[in-house]
Amino acid sequence: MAITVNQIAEKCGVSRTTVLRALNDRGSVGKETRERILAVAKEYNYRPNLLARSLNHGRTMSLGVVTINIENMYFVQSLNIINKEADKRGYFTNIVVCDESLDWEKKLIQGLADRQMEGILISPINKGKEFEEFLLSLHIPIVCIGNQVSDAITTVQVNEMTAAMESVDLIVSKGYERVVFICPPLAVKEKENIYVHEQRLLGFRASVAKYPELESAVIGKTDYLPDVKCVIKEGREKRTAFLCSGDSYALNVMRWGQQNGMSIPKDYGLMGFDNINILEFISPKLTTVSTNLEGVAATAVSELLAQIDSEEYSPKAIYLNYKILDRETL
Amino acid sequence: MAITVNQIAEKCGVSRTTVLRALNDRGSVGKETRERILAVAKEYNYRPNLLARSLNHGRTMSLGVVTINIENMYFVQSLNIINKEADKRGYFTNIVVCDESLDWEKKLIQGLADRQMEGILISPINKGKEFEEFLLSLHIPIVCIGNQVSDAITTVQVNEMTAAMESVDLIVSKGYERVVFICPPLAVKEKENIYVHEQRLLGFRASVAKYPELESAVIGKTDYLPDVKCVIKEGREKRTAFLCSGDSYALNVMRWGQQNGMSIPKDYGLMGFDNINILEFISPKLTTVSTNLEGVAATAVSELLAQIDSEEYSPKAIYLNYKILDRETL
DNA sequence: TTGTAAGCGTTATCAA
DNA sequence: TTGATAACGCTTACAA
Repeated sequence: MAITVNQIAEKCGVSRTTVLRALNDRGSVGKETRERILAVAKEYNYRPNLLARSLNHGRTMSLGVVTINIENMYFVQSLNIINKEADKRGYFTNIVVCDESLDWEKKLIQGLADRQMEGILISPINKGKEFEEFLLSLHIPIVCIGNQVSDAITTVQVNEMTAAMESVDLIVSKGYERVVFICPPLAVKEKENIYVHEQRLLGFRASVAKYPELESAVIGKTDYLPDVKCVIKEGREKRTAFLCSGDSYALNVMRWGQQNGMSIPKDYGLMGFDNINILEFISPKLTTVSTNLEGVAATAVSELLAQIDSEEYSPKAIYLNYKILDRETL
Repeated sequence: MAITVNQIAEKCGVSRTTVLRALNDRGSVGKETRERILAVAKEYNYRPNLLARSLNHGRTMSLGVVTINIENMYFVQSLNIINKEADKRGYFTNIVVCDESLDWEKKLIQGLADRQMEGILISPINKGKEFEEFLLSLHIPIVCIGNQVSDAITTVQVNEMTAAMESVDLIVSKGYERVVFICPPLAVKEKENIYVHEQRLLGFRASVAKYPELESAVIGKTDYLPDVKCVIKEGREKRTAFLCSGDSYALNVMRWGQQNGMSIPKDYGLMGFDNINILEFISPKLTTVSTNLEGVAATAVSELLAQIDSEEYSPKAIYLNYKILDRETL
C-alpha cells in the first residue's frame, strides 16, 4: 500500500540512490531532480519502512516492556515514565501485557526478542534457574523491575526488606501490641516470582524479633479475609495492626471492616505497600510505603540503555529510596 | 548476536535453502544433514528474525494499540482482552501509551505505522478533518474505540446518548428534583476529542427536556468542585443528584462529600459512567453505567481483523449494549 | 551530480 | 535431496 523508494525512483526516472539522497538530504542532488522527488514523496505520503531500515543496520531503536497484571495497577503507573524516558533517548517503547500466566510471560518475552527489541524491561512472575537461562539465552539486554531473577540480571528496586522493618517500627511506635502480615500464598513461591513479597516478609520477621512483647502472625493465602476476621474477633483486648504486602490487600481489609461497622484506626490499624494511585479516592487515607515507581522506572530505563550501549556490562542490583507515608490508618 | 540461517548453513556446509527446509520441515532433507542442522540450530538457539520474515512476505502479524491516559484507567481494562483476542487469531499486540498530548498521539500512531503494524486500535483524543486525513493517509486498517473521529473510520462503542437518557430517567424515578451533569470542559472540544462526553451531554439534555418540573444544570470545567459545593449549598430544599460523565468525577465528588460530613444518598445522589474497576474498593457502591469495555474491546479487535482480511471493507459504527448498574448512591 | 552493486535475514521459485 | 537466484525495502561504499 505504502509507496517505496524504488517506486519513487521509477516514477521519477532516477535511481533509488538519488531518491535516498534527496529524501535524507545527504550528498548532492540536482535541484530540479530533488524537487521532483520530494513532490512525489509528498504526494504519495512516503514513509520509510522501519522494518527494512532496522534489518539493514541492525538496530530497531525499540524497547520491549512486559507488564503484569495490569488490572491491579502494580507497575502500570510506571509505563508513562518508561515511555518518556525511552523517547528522550530516541527509543520507541512496545508494551505487552501478560495477565498472570507464567507461560504467557515467556511467550511474550520471546515475541519481543524475535521482533528484535534492543532491550526488555520486565517485572517478572517467572523465577528460577530455567527462567534465568531462558532470559540469558536471548542475548538481549534485560532489566528486571522489583522482582529479582538472579544476580546475572540487573534488577532495580527499593529495599523492601528494610521498608518492612521500618513499617513494623512505625506500627510499634504507635502502641500496637499485635501485628499481622498479609501477603500472597507462600506456596506459589516454588513456581512464581514473589520476590518483593518474600523480601517484605523477611523484613517483617526480622523486625518483630526485635520486640519480644509484640505478638505477630502471618496470613499468606488467597482467601485471607476469614483469617482477618478471626484475628480481630479472637483478641479484641490487644490493639492490632495489619501490615499488607500490597495496597489492594489493605483496601479489601478496609472495605470488609467498613461493611462490619468497624472504624479505622480505632478498631484496628492498617498499613499497605506500594502507594497505588487509586488511594487518593479512598478514605481514610491509607498509611503505606511508596515504592517510588517513578524513580525505579526511570532508573530501569537508563540502566537498560547503558547495557545496550556498552560492550562489557556487568549486572547490578540497584536500590532506590522508598518512603513511608504515615497517613490516617495507624 | 543471534545466529542466522546463513551462519547455520555455513557451519553445516550446506546451502541456506537446505537449512530452511530442515528447520521448517518442508521439502525433503537427508536424514543426517537434517540432524546436523537441527543440532546446530539448537546449540545456538536459532530463532528466525521476524523483521526479515515480515519484510519478505509483507505481513507482521502485529497490531498496534494506543492507550490514553493510563492513570485514569479508562481503556486500561480492555488491554488484556485485546491482547487475548488478537493472540487467538495469531496476532501480536504492541501497546503504546500516550499520556494526554495530541502530538504524542499522532507521533505514536505514526511510529506504529512505520513499524508496519497491520492494524491499529485507538481511543483517540485527536479529532477533526485533519486528524481524519492523517489516519486515512496511513492506509492502515484502524478501529476507534469510544471516541469517534469520522464515519470513514470504524468506531465501536456503546450508545452513550441513550445511556445518559436512561440515567436521567432512573434519577427522576428515584424522586430527585434537580440533576446536575458533570463533564470535562467543553471548551477543549474544539481541539480535543471528547466525543463520548458530548454524546452523554446530548442524552442528558434530551432527557431533562422531557421533565418540565426537573431542574437541571451542567458543570463543565476542570475545577468543578467549587461549583458542586455551590449547587449543594444554594438549594438544600431540593433533592439533588449529580450525574458524572466518568466515575472519577463521581469519586471526587464523593470524597469531597465525605470530608464534609455528608452522606450519600441521603444528602445528595451520585451516579457515574464507565464502571471502572476500582469501584469495588469504594463504599458506598457507586451507581454507574457499565460501558461494556470487554465487549467493546473484543468487537474492536475482530472488526479490525475483518478489515485487515477483506479487500473491500466499509467503515461502520457499531453499538454494543451498556448496562445501568443501580447500586447504592441514588 | 548520478548510478551500480552488495548486503541485512528470510522466503519462494526454479532448476539440477 | 540439494542449490542457485531473486525478492522484500532500505542503506552504504564505491565507481562513473
